[in-house]
Amino acid sequence: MKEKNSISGFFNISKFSNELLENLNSLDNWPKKVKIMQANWIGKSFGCEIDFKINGNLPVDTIKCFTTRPDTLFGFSFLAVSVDHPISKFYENDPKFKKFKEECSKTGTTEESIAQGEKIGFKTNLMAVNPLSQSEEVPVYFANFVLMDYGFGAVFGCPGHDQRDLDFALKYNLPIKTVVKPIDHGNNFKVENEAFTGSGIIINSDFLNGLSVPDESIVETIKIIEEKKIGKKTINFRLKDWGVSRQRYWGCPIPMAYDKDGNVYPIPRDQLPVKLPEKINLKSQGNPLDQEKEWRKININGIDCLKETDTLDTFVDSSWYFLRFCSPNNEQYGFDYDAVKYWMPVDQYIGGVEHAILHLLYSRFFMRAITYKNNNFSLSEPFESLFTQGMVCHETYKDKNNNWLSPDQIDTKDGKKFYVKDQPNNIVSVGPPESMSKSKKNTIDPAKMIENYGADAVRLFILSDSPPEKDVQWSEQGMLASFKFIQKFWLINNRIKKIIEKCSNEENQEGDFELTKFTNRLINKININLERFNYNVIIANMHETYNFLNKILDKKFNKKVLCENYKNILTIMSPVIPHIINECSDVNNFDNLQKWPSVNKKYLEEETVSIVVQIGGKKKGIIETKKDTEQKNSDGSNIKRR
RNA sequence: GGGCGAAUGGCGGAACUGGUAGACGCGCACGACUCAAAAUCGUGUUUCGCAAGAAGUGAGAGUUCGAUUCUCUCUUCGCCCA
Repeated sequence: MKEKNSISGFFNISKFSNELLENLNSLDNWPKKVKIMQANWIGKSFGCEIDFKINGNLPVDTIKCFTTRPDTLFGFSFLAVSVDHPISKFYENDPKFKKFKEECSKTGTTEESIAQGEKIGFKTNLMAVNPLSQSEEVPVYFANFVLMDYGFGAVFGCPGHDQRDLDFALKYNLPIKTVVKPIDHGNNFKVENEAFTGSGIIINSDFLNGLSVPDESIVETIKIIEEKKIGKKTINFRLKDWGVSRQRYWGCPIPMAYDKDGNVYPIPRDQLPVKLPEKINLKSQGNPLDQEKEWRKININGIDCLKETDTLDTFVDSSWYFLRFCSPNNEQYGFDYDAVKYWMPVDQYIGGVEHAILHLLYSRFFMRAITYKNNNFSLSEPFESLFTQGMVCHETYKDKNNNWLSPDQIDTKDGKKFYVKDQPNNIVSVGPPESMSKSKKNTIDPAKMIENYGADAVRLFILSDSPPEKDVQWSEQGMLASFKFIQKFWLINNRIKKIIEKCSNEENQEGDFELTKFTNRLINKININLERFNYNVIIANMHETYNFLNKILDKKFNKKVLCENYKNILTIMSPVIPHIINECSDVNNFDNLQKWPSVNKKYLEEETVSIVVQIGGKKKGIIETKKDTEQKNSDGSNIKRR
């Protein structure tokens, strides 16, 4: 595939680079991981730009480079520029350069491919002068690892202290000068096959010698460079402007038009919105909108124009949909300021980690862009808290001919070996769990599951096995276990119903204290786990509850105590399995379960304490004693070996 | 190549700021019920050992009275890189 040049639209996100970076600090309830990914993406780097004097037979006086390591300037042994650098125009007609440029385009432009791909160069007849020593001249190369859209599309090469530069120097036999040594090495330290990028001391660098790297050296060198007027301190960002044009039909239209001379006009407010044609030939080559000759025509203030056929990146819409959600019925505007003021920011945003960078960064940018242009709108961060959840995964199956099989196409006798249904000789190979996809046929239809097991059981299972930020593996056995839990709970509810009917009103029955204590502790645990998103632990708490009830129900209870506690138990389980809980509540004639129960802290305290006896850090026994036992009474006589 | 993270039984996973590792579920084993099976219920289930006991949270070191938790080195795996 070749890159095509076309006029395209950009959003000026880089204007907010620093703000988007700095404000990450204020997002206390975002996962650290996501904040680091965004910070890396924005990629702020501190350094300087330097003008290198150029000698040679071309009308080029200087080439400007950006560097974060000016302190290694004495290790300078070549200058590398992008094939798209302005000086490339002098080589346009050189067939060898053309061939080289083609070669470069094969490498790709992702950081990964640049880092891992082979470094190749094209030597020019230009020489660059080392601005600090003034005496040295080094060759200028075009190189595939320099990109035009980072810095100025030119870097100075210091093989001793940058691995990429070293790979390049070794390939083209360029000198390797060591200008930084580790602190615990002598001045004869020499870089050979591995660039030294750690901290240390500057050597072999004339007036820079002895500076400590990186704390002093970079700042000091920049100072000198500024004094000598050969460059200046610069902050560079990796974040580029956001190219929003797409040659597709299904994006949001770009409200621009062109006259016959190619002048651009924004489509006036009273002719908005631009609506896409509803019937369209999707089989046409390229952008289907290009074929819609009639649709394209528009007259702007008496001038015949053609509408833009590129559409916006779909991330544009997803960057502000939550504003629309605040006033979904407003027919005049996209969103209503007062409604936004009331509802925003989003208290808790939940999404896959795959949106960690683009969607979330673009949304943050949108809020700033709107705020920047509107005095009555001020919202910098759209999402107060962020949680990134995992995906539902399933094993994959292939028959002996390597065809993907869906889970209901296979069968087993022993639960270990699988074969194609009704073909016992066609053995199935089982692949690792992967996120569900139609092409691999490892999908489970949720509608079918809900039909089989009920919505409560399906929800219970999805929450039960893994913490929500991790992928959960779909398993039929796990699904069945959740289903059985619902059944068991219904049975125990009916048992409790009968007990309640027969309960006495006498106070202080034998089970009262234990039940009340358990319930209060349960509420406390579930409160904590809800806050921490430990939903799988909440399911475990629910199983514990069942096991507890199953054991304690032989005891006698005061009617009021049993009803109150059981109602509280039902209430805190209702978010996970609302339908069955509602039934349970109804048959017991409990009124609504909407009020979340509070915890009586009195029941959280232990009446006995366990003192672990350790010898050399190893547990040897436990002393259990009443909480307020005096030291002298605790003579170890009640020690319990484990 | 770079950045980030993870590693706990047969499996998924618990363990708040360093203080009884393995909660809960799955699986497995045994038992009850049954002519039998399924379902259900009960008991057990980190490893070695009959037991007493010992070892044990990827490997190796360190800090500590005490480390799954903190520090360093290493191994393996996962995610992300317009």
